[in-house]
Amino acid sequence: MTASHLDTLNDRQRTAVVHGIGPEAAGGDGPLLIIAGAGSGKTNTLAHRVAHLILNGADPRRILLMTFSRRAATEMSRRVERICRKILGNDAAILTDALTWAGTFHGIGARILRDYAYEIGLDPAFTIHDREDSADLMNLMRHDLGLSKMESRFPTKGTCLAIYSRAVNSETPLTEVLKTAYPWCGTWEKELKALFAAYVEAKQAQNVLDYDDLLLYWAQTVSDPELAAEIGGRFDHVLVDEYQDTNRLQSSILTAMKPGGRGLTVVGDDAQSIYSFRAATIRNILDFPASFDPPADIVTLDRNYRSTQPILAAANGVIDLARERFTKNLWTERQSEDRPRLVSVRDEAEQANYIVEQILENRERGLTLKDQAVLFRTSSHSGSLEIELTRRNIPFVKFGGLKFLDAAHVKDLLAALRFAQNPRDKVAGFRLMQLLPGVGPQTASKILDAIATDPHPLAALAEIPPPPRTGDDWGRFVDMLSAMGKGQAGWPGEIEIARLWYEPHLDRIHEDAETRKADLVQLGQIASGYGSRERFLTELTLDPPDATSDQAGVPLLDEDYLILSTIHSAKGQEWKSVFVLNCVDGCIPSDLAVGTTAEIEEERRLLYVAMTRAKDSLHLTVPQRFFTHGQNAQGDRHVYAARTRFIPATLLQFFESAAWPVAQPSAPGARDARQIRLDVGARMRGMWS
DNA sequence: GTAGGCCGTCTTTTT
DNA sequence: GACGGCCTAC
Repeated sequence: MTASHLDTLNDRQRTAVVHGIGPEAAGGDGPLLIIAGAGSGKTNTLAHRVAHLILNGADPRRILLMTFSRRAATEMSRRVERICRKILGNDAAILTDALTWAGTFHGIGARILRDYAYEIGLDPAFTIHDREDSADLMNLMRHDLGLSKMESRFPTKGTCLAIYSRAVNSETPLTEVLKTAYPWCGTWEKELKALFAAYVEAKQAQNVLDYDDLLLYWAQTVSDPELAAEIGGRFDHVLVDEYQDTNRLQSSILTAMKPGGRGLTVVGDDAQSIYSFRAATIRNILDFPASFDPPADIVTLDRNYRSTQPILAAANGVIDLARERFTKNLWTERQSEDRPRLVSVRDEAEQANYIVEQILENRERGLTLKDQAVLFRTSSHSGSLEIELTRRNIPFVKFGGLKFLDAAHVKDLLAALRFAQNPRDKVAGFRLMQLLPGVGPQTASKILDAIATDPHPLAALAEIPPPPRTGDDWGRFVDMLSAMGKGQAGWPGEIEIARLWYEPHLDRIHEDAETRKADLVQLGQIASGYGSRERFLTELTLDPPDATSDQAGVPLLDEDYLILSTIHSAKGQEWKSVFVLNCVDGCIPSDLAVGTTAEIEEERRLLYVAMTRAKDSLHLTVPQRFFTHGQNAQGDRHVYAARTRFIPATLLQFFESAAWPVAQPSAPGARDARQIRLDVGARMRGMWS
């Protein structure tokens, strides 16, 4: 007898779902690798497997489910509950609510480290630095060591952090990293080593962890056999999604926790590996089966349920040209007459017009805006489109690129919270103090050094004589911190204290203080959704809100809006109609990523990922020319672009080629303001600006 | 030591 | 088109 929740699955999917579970179990409960092509029902299969585990008596509190993003984890939990509900009815919620260990590697790492902090000599009150904070700390160390004043230029803070991060995540010695990934920094090896040593020491002295530390400390913890047995023993089943985008460090954690591979399931698709810049390596997925004895079982899902046959044919065509392939082509039974369209447009402005028209046309035909998405390689590529959408009153939400949290005023306010939480956090303190008039880098640095060694840094701060020229501002600053330190206001009352303190400074520093204030009110609302300051800061760092603040508030659930997303952020998603912007050389592949064959191959997979997001309709647009940056708004310097090298002439058969706008006789009176070719007035004004 | 202005550099994707 | 570094005036 087959359980009814398995009815909707195909044979392969069912094999993957029941592997090692319950009475039908075949092959024991050894490790399992599921190779799941785009649109092959991967999420569904994984969700069914988790549900099947629970329905067969597995304890949901002892299931560890790791996904690539928080969003994916939430989605997975929801699906598991839906499946269980079909069998158990409303009782299912009790079980699935207990599925608490679902999250990203980093999020799970943070939790485990807080749990085991005392065992590994870590203060559990640690705060977490995001990328920017880490770079800032790296910069402080860079200055301390005098590396910013070298005769020839030393790598920037961002590059230093990237090198450090790659060495950590790929478990590769610095020499090797420099040779393979950063050859132009090779001469600085000695200095970089010293810098990284100082960086690590600073983090420890300040009780902060960066993203990499969440994995690194975890890996170090489970490298101790006793702790590994204890932590690994907390979970009967460990399931990992998007395994092609994990790095060496992450695979080390897995194998340390589950050395024999019992209860371990990983899912992935090497054709969709697009995170090698984060040290992800497809070797993880390729070497997975053989790293266990007996080796892991492999189930391959190659039937695509998402896209029509013509879309899949074109996507297969693109990926067929890849240097190395490990998985087979996908197949589908979804027939259609419509080939994907390859549309030539004059420039980015026309591209925006084309897409908006198509989207509105689609909507007339019954598609909602949410059924449609516009994808692009780089966040900035959607600029013209965003302007056009705003002009035509089409609501949209953008994923990827600049985050709400990157805005200076948001970071200022968060720095206040972080400093109150952890007064040894120098990056937060440094930023915060310099908001006071009369306080610059030197003063801030001295004060932070003075209080750092005190067991009660905030109390020590109150005792320090106010720096000259700070006036009343110093007293208000100290009062704000001590009010938060006492914790009487509770949460989210504390963020109000910080906000009231900050607003006068905001008025003084920024011209557009009013719009920024609105952002801070929104931040307050987000904050009220968390139980405590510590949770808020941790969660916010690990799962920053996606959308930027220029859209008016968070869209209502029933409101319709268009999705704009970087291809990276579109991973795992699907839409009925998909538009891919800027399918030209220089954009895809990005001209910053054509250094090595491996980089180009990854860009090819990126296009493949973008194309396979589409269910029914796919449009690739190819602007003929681009206006170059680095000139004033009136400039007309431009370059001509060529169609992306990933769609050579041999692949054109898979597409319907078109040009837009279709040439038509000019109708008198049909012009509108948008068709102004040359804004003479603006040029005249530009002469004097 | 801080604040403001000027110039050169780098410009991606994310937990 | 922003940001870091450098210079100069307070």
